Formats: sequence, C-alpha cells, structure tokens
Amino acid sequence: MARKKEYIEEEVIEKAMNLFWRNGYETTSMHMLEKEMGINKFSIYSSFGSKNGVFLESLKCYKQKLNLILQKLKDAPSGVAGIKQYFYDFIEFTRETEFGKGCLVTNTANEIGTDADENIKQVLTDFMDEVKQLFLNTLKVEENENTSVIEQQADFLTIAMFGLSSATRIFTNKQLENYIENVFKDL
Amino acid sequence: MARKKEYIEEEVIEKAMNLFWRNGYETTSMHMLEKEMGINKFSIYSSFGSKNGVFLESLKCYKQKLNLILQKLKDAPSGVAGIKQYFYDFIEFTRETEFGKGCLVTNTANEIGTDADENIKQVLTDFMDEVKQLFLNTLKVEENENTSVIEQQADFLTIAMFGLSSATRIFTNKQLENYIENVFKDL
DNA sequence: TCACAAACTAACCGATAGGTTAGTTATAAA
DNA sequence: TTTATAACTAACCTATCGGTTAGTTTGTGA
Repeated sequence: MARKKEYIEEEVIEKAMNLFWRNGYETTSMHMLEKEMGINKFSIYSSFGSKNGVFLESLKCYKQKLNLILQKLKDAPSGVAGIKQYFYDFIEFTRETEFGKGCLVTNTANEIGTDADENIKQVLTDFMDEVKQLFLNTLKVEENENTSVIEQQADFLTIAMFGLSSATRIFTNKQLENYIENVFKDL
Repeated sequence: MARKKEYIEEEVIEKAMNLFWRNGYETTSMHMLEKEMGINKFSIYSSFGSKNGVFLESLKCYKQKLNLILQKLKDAPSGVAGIKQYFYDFIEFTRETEFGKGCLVTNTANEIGTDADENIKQVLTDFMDEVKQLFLNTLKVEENENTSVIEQQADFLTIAMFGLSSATRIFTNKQLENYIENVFKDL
C-alpha cells in the first residue's frame, strides 16, 4: 500500500541507547538523536512518539543487553560465589566500549528527581526489584533458611551493586576489584 | 561613593546551594536561581560571573557545611570506629531538611560528563582525595604499619562512601544502616 | 498503470536556556 | 548639595530546546 521504512527500529534504538548511556537523558538532545540514529525528527516521532518514548525503548534495549550476564547469574548454583561473579561481569560490561559510561539504569536513577516521568521511575524500580529478587534466589539454598539474614544480605548486595554501578564512572578497575573483594570478604 | 549591595553574598549562595543540591546543575535554571536567591540576574552575574560561578561558590559553601562532620572525624581517635561513625553522621546530614537530596558532590560527580568544566572536576577530585586521605590518617594507628593493606582499606571505604552517598537518594534509612553494618562487619 | 497511503524532507513553532545592556535609583565622598 | 559610581530593574539578545506540519517522494495493491 505504501512506502517502507528505511530504518530498522531495533537498530536505531540501540544507537539512541548508547547516546543516552554516554550522555544522560537531559544532555541528549533531539538533534543529537537525529544524527546518531541516522534518521530525522519526523521518523523518530512517528516511531517512538517523544524523546521520552525513545528513552523508554532505550531502557528496554539496555535490559536486553544486561540480560546476558543476568542470565548467567540465574543459571549459577546457589551461593554467594555466583553473585560475586556477577559483580565482576558487571564492571566488565560497563567497560565494553569505553570508560566511564557506568550503568544506564543507575545513571538515570542518579539523574532524575522525584518529579520525573512515572513510566521511567517504574522501569527503574522494577529493575532494582528484579536484581534484588535474583540475589535473594541465589542466596536461598534451602527453603527454610533464616529468611531475615538472607533478606539483609540481599539488601546489602543491592546497595553494593548500586554503589558499584555509580563508581564505575570514576574509579579505576583496580579500585573497583578491591571494592568487590572487600564486599564479599566475610559473606 | 556608591550604593550598597542589598544582599549578603554568603546568604544568597547558601540558598543557591540548596537549589543545586535538590535539583542538580542542569535542571537548575537562572530563573530558578533568581527566585530562590531573591536577587535578579544582574546581581547574580555581577557577584558570581556566570551560572558556573554560582555553582562553584555553592560547592565551597557545601564543603563548609560538611566540614562540621569531617572535623568530628579528624578529631576522632585512630581506628575504624570513627569512620563508621562518619558514615552514620553522613546519612543523617543528607536527611537534615528533606529526603532524597543525597550529597551535592556525589550528585555532581554522577551528573557531569568528561567534557564538564575543569574547575568543577577539580573541586570534585580534590574533595574525594581529601576524604580518602582522612580515612587513611584515621586508619593509620602506627607509622610503620602495613601500608598496602591500609591503602586498600581506605580505597574500599572511599568507594563505599561514594556508593552510600548515591544510595541515600533512593534507599530507606534501615537499608542504609544495614549497608553500613555490612561494610564495617570485618574491618 | 495509477491512485492512495505511508515515509520522507525541511521549514517552522512557541518556550526557555544562559547571558547582556540601556536606563534608573541610591549612596557616600567631595 | 552636588556628583561620581556602584546597585538596581527590566527589557532584550541569540541559541537551542522538544515538538509540529505542509508539502514531496516512494512503493504497492487494486
């Protein structure tokens, strides 16, 4: 009936995601998105509705990328060792292409205020809850174990992970590895 | 010879600092600064030169505020207990007026990119170095102690502090206290 | 083959960003 | 009391923000 799109939405979103990842939400302008995605405003708005829409799709795309190491954690045997490995996998993940990008989810959590878009806030809290639940499941060796201790451990590791995500933007690999070793020292 | 200023620079900077603290650098507009500081653009520019100038003075003001608990750490006896107390003092400090502000220095470190103003970057790294040095001094009980172990401990605590600062914006007091207890468990 | 619908280009929109400046008001030294 | 000068007000500047739209190109089903 009509013309075909000259771009693949998944492809241009991945480019947008990398831009948001490097620069944050506010700093990334529609003009920058046009250049990076290789399409113009009309196409961006017709495919994703708004800058916020592009960002939400970028977050989905980011989660897919992160799922590779999250899946490894899901498949790991019970116990703290798998989580420690996830921490190491994560710092490698944040450095894949360049230094100092950090984690898109954590960067966004650090950037936005309380008045931010509700959808974005929901995606962030969902993600955090998912990671904490994954830590809980990995720590839970037997069903009738002391749940309050495990709950506290999972809480600790969630904040430690959050802190590590922020820290990857400015600290050296050696410092981050030293941090991980100390976090898991007596766990 | 001429008219007197109708405002006190230290006072209006403290107001500006609180605005930057709550909203971050980019989100805070000159218009918001005019309203919050109670003076208009002309006065702001004649006193501080630019938005960046206001921000740099705000960082100085913030450091002064933080010095109250940093001084307590300086005066504390050698050993890890004083640092642990600093962590607790710090989460109280970030919650003094409202929830979720975090730490102005850490917020800024999380917000800015590599292309940010050099003066601002310098202030941030100086501050981080100062805190780490303070941790080092507090950990150093005797002069001829194993320096590499202490160096690693100080590095760990610096990142732990950085992570805690970020975390204060979204996690509950109970979770943060649990984090601190785990960080200091075997130190 | 041709008409219609979707994809495209590019000019445009109002709002707001950080920053400037012409003109007015107040003050303190002479 | 006059006058020089700094502090003030408010209108204004250009650039850019996210977003829209009129008009053109292109592909495809009828």
